[in-house]
Amino acid sequence: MLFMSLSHAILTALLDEDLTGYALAKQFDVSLGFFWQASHQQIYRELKVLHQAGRVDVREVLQHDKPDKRIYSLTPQGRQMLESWITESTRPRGTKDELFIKLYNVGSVPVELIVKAVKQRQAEHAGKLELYQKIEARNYARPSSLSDRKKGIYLSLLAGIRQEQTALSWCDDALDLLATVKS
Amino acid sequence: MLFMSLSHAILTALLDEDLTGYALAKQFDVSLGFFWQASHQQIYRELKVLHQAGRVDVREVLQHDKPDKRIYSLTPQGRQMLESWITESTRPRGTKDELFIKLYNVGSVPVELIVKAVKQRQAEHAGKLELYQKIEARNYARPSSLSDRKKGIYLSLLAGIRQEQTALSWCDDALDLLATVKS
DNA sequence: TTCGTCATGTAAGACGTTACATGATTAG
DNA sequence: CTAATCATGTAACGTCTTACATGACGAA
Repeated sequence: MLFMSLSHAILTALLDEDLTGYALAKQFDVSLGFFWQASHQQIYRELKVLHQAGRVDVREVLQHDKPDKRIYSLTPQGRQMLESWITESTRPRGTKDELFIKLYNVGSVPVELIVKAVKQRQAEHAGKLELYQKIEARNYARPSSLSDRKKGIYLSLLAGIRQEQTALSWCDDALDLLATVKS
Repeated sequence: MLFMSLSHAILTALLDEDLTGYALAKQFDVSLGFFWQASHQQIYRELKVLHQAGRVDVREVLQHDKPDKRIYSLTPQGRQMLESWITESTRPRGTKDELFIKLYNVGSVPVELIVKAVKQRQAEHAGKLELYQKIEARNYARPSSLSDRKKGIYLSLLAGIRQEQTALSWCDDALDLLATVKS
């Protein structure tokens, strides 16, 4: 039984509050999920395994109006597992980005197609940047006066913001250079 | 049978020259592989499928001193497939980065562990940046006078360089802020 | 009445990683 | 003698994605 990043992401999300699989999936769509996405199927499966391994506890809550819930919480072993995972070195996981494959096709396919792909990407980056900056303004206006816990989360957000800004300015330059391509 | 990014990365690599599976795997370790890694096993499997689907041709070359080769080349259908893939919109594939999960643990585990992880990352980014800049200096000194084909490749490299620079400066800021964390 | 939210799951298939396996040649 | 390079693959396992499935409530 091998625990990979997803397990640790789940345990991390449980540091703050006890959550159902469903609520975890929601969390992954926003906060933590900006940097590690997971579908509800993955999460349910992983929770089952983590439970069998004693890394999380469950308490079942029966509801009459809605489906019953299974609320998960960290066990001491779960905490321990997180800490030792953090100690392990993170091996670099390479970038995988289709856009760059497309760029390698400049000169072999009509440039407009590639320009279109870059523009699409530009719009995505702009959207994400806007979202991140909204969150920053709302919750992280004064970084130095944040709680320790929030400082870590803020740093992730900051990385996201910088990445999007860099990507956006790259898009501008890319479109400029692609404009000089004939085909 | 579904063709995903890897197939298209392979076809793209075959635009320039006909290659063996082995040579493709080597290519993926450098150039294109900065943005899309693949192991030789994946490549061999994918080549088999692409061949069955008529997207690549093979010619077998018997060698006496070394093992025999199977040299793959693009077919017109392969080219067609590439072009229509480029036309399709690229759906955003989310970032997945363990480091950010680790950052979410600030406040719950000793900071030193996280500082260590950031420093490790810093070193990796520095290494990649150096490599990319070496390649830039050697092959892409004057971007505007490049061939169309090379302009696309250069833009990928440029994106890599900018990403690494951004990441490096983020590491500096992260280490500064983490220094203000008590636990 | 149709769509979205809450809440859980199964199953199939695609994709990725690690290990194993072969076998000759060349460089240290 | 050992390791690396050339060159191909299989097998086992792990992870991720997509589709399917159920069922009640509330809002438009």
